[in-house]
Amino acid sequence: MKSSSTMSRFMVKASGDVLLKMLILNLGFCLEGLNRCAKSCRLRWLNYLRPGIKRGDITEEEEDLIIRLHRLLGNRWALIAGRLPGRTDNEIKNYWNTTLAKKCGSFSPRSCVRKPNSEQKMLHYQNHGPRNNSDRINADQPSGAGTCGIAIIPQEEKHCLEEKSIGLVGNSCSIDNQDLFSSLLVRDEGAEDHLSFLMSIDINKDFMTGVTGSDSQLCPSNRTAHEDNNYDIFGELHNNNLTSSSPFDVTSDDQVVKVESKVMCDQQLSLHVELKKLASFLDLEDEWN
DNA sequence: AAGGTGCGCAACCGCCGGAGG
DNA sequence: GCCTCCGGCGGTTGCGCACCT
Repeated sequence: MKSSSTMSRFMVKASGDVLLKMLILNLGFCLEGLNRCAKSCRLRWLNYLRPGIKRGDITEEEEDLIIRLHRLLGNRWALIAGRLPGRTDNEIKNYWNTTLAKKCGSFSPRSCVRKPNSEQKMLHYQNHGPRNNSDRINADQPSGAGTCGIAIIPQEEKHCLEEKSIGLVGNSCSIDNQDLFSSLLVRDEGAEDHLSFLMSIDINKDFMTGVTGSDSQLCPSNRTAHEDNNYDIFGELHNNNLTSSSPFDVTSDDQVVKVESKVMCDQQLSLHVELKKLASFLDLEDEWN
């Protein structure tokens, strides 16, 4: 509101219906009387006036979802907002910065001494570098985790996610199923919900591996449009195959045969349970879509 | 009551990518 | 291929309110 007069502030706070009519009539034309450009009006509409927007009172469920999605996606607020009907990216972003960042122990902008504009920007650039193609991610496309400071996703995982999600052909991570077992067995046993489990694993390593003879299935460039519908934001295949079976179903039988001891069988059973949890999560993603 | 402080939230800023000429 | 315009996005700002002293 640096440049806005009291009058313009009042006018913009006028009823949504009035502004909506004005917007329709003007078709994005600059609203002279408001001292607002079309872009500002659009923003006002999207974040505040649009019908169906829920205001305030973020429920515990929503909060939980935000936290989980943030762990998955980083600061990709638009994408997170897309999973929360009636919530705007701005609202979620604000809610995170003011409330959840504290709860989750993440960086909070207000916890820092504010610097003058230029100084702050320099600091931001020092920390995150200039924006470029790699960190500017279109939410419409499958892409990697956010790259700003708040993202909790481990660097390695983030790297893998980015590589995979931006459509690189091939799989740069290659471990066999033994590694898959290992990585799952060393996970935090205290993790109670499947999302925690989901966070604790390296998606790329754990699910892009052991897929013998089906690499093309995981290669986005070879997908058809129809096939794309079965891929989530990570480019992960999550159609009925996953809900009905564990990833071991897509591994070769030879590798399954390697699991000889009872201990390993138990581990596999445990893994199966966890993967079912994951599958249920991915089913949820389908519902969102 | 008055001043100070912290915080929530709407708005602004600047960048990027896509569309169209 | 280049340019311009515009929508979309994430980061940041600052007003205004509530609370505290």
